[in-house]
Amino acid sequence: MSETPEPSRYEPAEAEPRVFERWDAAGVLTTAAADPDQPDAETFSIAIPPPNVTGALHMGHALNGSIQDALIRLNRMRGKRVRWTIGTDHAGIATQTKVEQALVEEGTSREQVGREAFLERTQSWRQQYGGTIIGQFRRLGCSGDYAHERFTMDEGYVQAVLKTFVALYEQGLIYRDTYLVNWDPGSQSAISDLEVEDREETDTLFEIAYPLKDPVEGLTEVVVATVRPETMLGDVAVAVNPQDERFAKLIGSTVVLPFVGRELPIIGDDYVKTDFGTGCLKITPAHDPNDFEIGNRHDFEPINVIGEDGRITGGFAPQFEGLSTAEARTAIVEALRANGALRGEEPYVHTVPFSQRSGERIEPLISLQWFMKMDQLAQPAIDVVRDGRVRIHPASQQKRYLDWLGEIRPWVLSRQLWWGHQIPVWYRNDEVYCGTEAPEGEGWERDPDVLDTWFSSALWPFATLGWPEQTQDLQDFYPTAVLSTARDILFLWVARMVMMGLRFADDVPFKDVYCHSVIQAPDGRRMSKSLGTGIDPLALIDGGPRPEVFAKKNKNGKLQDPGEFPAYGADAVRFGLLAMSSTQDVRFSEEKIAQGKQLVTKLSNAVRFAAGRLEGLGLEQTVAGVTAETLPTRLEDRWIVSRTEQIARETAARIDEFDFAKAALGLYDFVYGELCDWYLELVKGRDAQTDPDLGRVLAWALRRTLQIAHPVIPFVTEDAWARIPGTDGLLATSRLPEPDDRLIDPAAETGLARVIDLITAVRSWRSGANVPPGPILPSRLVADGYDDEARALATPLARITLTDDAGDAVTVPVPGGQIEILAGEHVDPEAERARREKRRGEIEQQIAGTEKRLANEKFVSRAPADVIAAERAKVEALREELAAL
RNA sequence: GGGCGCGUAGCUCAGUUGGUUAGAGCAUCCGGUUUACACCCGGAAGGUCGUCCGUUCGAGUCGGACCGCGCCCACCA
Repeated sequence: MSETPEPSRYEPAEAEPRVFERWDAAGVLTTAAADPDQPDAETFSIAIPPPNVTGALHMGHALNGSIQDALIRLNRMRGKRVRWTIGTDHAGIATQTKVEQALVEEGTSREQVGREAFLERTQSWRQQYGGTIIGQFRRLGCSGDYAHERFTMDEGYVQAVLKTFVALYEQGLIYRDTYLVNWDPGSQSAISDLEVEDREETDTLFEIAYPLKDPVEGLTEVVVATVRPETMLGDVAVAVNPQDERFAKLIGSTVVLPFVGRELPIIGDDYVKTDFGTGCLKITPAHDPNDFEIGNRHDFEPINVIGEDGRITGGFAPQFEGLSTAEARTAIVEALRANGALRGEEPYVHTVPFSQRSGERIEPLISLQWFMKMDQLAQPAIDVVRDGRVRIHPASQQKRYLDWLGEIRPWVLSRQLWWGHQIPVWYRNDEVYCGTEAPEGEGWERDPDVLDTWFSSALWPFATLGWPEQTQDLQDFYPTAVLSTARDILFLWVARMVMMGLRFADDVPFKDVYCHSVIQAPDGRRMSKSLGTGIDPLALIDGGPRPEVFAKKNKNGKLQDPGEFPAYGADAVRFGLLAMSSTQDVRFSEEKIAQGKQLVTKLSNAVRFAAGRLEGLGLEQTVAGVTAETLPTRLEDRWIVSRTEQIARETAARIDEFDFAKAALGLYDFVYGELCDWYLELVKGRDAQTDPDLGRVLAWALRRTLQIAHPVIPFVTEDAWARIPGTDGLLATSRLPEPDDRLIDPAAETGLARVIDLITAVRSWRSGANVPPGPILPSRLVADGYDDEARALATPLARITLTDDAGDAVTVPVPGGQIEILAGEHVDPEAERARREKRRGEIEQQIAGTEKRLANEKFVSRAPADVIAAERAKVEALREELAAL
């Protein structure tokens, strides 16, 4: 019998999944088919930075998802065909490490299960986490194209990788070479420069004597300084600076390497600092990047003494053979000490390379690897940014990009891993074959290594659209519009996409790169699981434990028990993340999320209010809307039309310019500060049943507001959209009207601003004079610029009634004059004397200050005329107010 | 060592091309309301804009130095 009552409060936990279902059922989450009638319709596409399939999403993904979805939704409502490619990255080392850990916990290992079984295991891991990640994007409300989900190792993608590798090989840009690489003993693989991070370490700087073969001018030895004595077995020379008076004379002489007996020439090289260490540098090309360079300059063959297992090798000193580098260091130092060759040791703080992946100390060593030559690829990537075909925001990141590309070095492509794209090269004795398929014939063996993950990521914008096939998708959606990303992968990923896009897809991969904030924990540290500073976005959306660093403070500034996050809902989380974002790093602020929740509730309530007013009205009222031809006549109606039109433009422009914080906060200000606090309050006295404009203006203003808020808070707006009587269809696919200048009404804006000022002045006076807000006070309005309509609008909210009655009164200044509130039960002019005197003092001070400025000849002669005029007008106004007091 | 950025109310942040009374949200304080909303409404208080020097009629805004903090890049053993 009874209808289900509308829930008294909007509940995101209930509404959001329901709304998402509607989008899904209506096909919003799949790229719309091309309209045959509009074959040239504009398109707008984004390729999501594919998250690693190593775990769940974090705050950065949630922020980036909110950003991209805002852009996608805005452009969808503009009538463009949008494509937001969703997908995940296989993330070579990262994923392999996780799976290996899991195997170890099960008491087995990668080696024990073998390559094939390991890959199967990793595939199922990927299925599981990939699914989780996609589910999280859906929960956040991301309107991506889930039907075309991609993975960097799916079938089509493999073809793209093979094709690009083979092409680059044939063009001579990919080559195999023996070179010094960053060896990560943890993952047992070479890694690129970008995967290395420097950490400060305290080591010991040892000084070691190398005897001269033949004494020179009484010298019998040189003393070298090193923090890595274990590498000395691979020394090929000792270098001194040719300008160094102490040692220049030794250049050309020979020293004998302890333990090994190798004769090492003393060479001169400018690289050696005369004021550091001992001034003598041992040269170990196989295990130090500097020494490698110096060795090359002087034509020395590197001598490998540390193997890929991190143990001493080479057989130069049997007593150390097979020791780990750490053991070897101890043993060598002890042996040197014993035979008196250790001349000094002191603590030494310096930066040391570590693997970002395994956390182990990098072992530089000579290794046979695949490399990619970068300079030819880099130049076009530099050019397109220089000439603006790719715009990087903010501009400071553009400088980083250009600087890095300007000094680019070869890229180590091969990884000694199993999880990834296996290198498409086969060997048979001295023969090498590179191709997309195995060569004909017997005896070929495929290179066991895989490619750096970022090689496949670099193809993402076009490989996800079907390349190397010339698909319709590729034609329609490449280049993509925007790449939104954290700036820490600007080199690792962004620059490489530009290079590969230009090389293989004949165009830039995206027109704009937006580098968003990194969200830090409230204490300024990185958000990270291991530090306990991370938050699962779902814990904010659906409620969950609040980590300790996010505990709120009580009045005394002490931390409270962290407790749980309330279920803020996806809209609130999106709003909050966008509101706190900027072009630089920001601290996470739960208050901003809470602010989003308030906006969501407020909007929902406003729509309930409007729906109540619109109940029972015909379509000519509820859907007629407002156009330039049908502008309403009343002041507050013209005002809200003008303001709504304005905020709609501003918000869209801010999203277009990637100023998401201003877009979000601007919406909040509008909804609270204009729509609800003023417009809805101003129209409460009107009856939509008899008032010809109210219904259509109210419905129009709310629909426009919901539309423009939709990119930021899609769920509540979609839900509310359906609750406005007369609504048809989904908000998500509704069409944004073109901006129309004729809806902007400056006269209405200033006229209503006066009304607001008047009401605010009276309220403020009341509060200060301890007059209760309720009673209606008879008052005289002695001011210019208030017509009958303005007066009628102001009086109910100011809770005054206008009269011409004479009598004692309290004077309150308002724009254009004053309002005189008659003495009465609540109003005692005598009690106002002190307030009046205080105000008089303030005004006099201001007049004095301004007049002093105007008396300053330099000011009057040099300041622009309008500034001076404004000053004069100010004095005038202040004098008027003073006279009225 | 080089580069970039930050320091504004108790907290998190806005502050256009310099224009004279520096804003918002949250928190605080005061006062209300129960047919849109207590996840509410109205009002108030709160800042020597990190420090110093300079440019200017005028500096939160421009320049310099310094202090504090963060990030990125870098091959001093």
